[in-house]
Amino acid sequence: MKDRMRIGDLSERAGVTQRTVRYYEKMGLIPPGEREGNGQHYYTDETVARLRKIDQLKKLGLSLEEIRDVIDLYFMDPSGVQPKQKVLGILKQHLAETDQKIEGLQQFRTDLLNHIDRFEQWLKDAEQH
Amino acid sequence: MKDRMRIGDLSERAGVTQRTVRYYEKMGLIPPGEREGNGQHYYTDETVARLRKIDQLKKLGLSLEEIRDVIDLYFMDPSGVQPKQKVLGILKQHLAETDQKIEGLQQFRTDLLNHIDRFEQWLKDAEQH
DNA sequence: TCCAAACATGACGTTAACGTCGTGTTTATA
DNA sequence: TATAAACACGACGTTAACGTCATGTTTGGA
Repeated sequence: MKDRMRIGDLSERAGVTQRTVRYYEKMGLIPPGEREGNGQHYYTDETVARLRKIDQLKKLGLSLEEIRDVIDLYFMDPSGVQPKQKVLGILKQHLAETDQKIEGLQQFRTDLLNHIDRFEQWLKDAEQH
Repeated sequence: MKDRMRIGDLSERAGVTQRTVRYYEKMGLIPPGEREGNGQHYYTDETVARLRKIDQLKKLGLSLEEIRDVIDLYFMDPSGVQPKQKVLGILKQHLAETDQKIEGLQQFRTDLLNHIDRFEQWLKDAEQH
């Protein structure tokens, strides 16, 4: 529950490298946090959450550019957003895409099971002399 | 139903570029098909099917290297394979990975639904004056 | 206060999956 | 048979998403 950590702490908690943090910062995926004149950057728990969210989205196959376009939706309360309907639209579109991907994977899974069955069947047949 | 096409025909049917065909050929994803001394490569309908399968697998997030390790499984009958147990192992490992991905996606889906709910709730509350 | 550990920044390197170009050969059609 | 279209092959280019130095500054504990 720290609310003022530096990059080492942050990257360790989020499970990414410092290089990645700096890269995302430059790419606009996480907000910058500099302090006065010393040059060091300070981050909060929300940054950890953002990094984890980014990781999730990456695993879904989104590029960093795509993520940058939607990441903010996950970190603002609805009362602060002006074009709420638009945001809702994007979220629903993401839901549809996710369902598509799940369906594709399940189809793939079925294919895999069929192949496994075929192999096991062959092994069993060959086994009984 | 051609069984002897050249690269132009092949790439058009499979919906990939000629460069991609040559790249996959060099990477061992599709079998080479040269003819005598003329230098030109000839392909069959199966190559079209392979290219389409590769595209499917790519959309699931598999790398070309991962695909190369499994693509043959879709295009040979089990009776022709020597190390059947090994192949079975690979298939089962892919099954496990697929299950992992599906689980991740479903978690993400749940998150999405929660966010959507929050937005819709807010809109409904704001609506009644 | 001193000094090792942590941080900042710039620059060059790396991998995957192709794109693009140049040049030379093969095929197919008028 | 001539010649444009298709093909082969090598080589260099490109983008994303970082990794890996190198070098200089800041922090925090003995």
